[in-house]
Amino acid sequence: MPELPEVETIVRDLNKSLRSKTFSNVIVHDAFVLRQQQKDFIRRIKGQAISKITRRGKAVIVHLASGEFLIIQLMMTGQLIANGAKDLHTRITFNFSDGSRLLYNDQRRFGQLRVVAHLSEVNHFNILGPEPFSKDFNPSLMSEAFHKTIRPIKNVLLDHTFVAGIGNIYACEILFRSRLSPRRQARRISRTEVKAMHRNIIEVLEEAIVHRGSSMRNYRDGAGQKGRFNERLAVYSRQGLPCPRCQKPIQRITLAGRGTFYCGHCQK
DNA sequence: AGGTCGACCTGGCAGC
DNA sequence: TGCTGCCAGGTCGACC
Repeated sequence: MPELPEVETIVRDLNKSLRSKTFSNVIVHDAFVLRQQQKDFIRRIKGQAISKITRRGKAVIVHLASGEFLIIQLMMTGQLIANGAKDLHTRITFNFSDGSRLLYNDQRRFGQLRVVAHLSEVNHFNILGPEPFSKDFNPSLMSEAFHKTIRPIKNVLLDHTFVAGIGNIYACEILFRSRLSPRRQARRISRTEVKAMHRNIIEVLEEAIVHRGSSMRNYRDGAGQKGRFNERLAVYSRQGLPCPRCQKPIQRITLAGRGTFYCGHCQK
């Protein structure tokens, strides 16, 4: 799925195009993506105005005038596209009273949608770590977490109870920028390296947001456009290509069951 | 208890 | 052309 920068881009787009619109109708083309009864889902959305749209980790939160929340977890291939053309992967069509609409597309159907009265009903939110841009996420918290584990640093970065929103692409890019091997044990990272890594996490995510995210296969922004940050990726999905820093070929290994890309020469 | 791995789905692509 | 196997941005639960 979209990781934090992609979801942030979608949320900013949708806030511009959808805020204060009212849902006139909801058409469920494929109830598989719902995490509650279809009738209940539709009843709680229909007639509601959108007060705002926010993000927590990689989840989109649509705040309804009723005080309830429409939670959308895009997972790997979910898309939220305003005024797009319906295709065979369109699972839900949200119509608005002004005649516009929002499509939920999802090729692999991993995504999940539900309406809740309280965010704590979504268990994922209860175990989710701090937002990377928040004050709660800082070098001392990182050091403390790193010290308690024997896992490789890549696995810790991907652990959403440690920090929210970082997925496979940005974990690889953050480690490249920090010159750290993805296999390095988290507890073996020095205080100085932790501080630099904290800066790099913020930097990489912010830059990716500026470039509207990375489009590999499926990611599209709220208007259905691709992001541009994938053109700037240093290592992700670039095995065999020269490292932008030292020109040695980028390697691919598997860590935490995921493809992991790094430069064995300048990441130690 | 911490950590790893497969399952959940669909489809694109490389290789034969 | 057509088949097989591998790969894909996330998350959860079973298992070691």
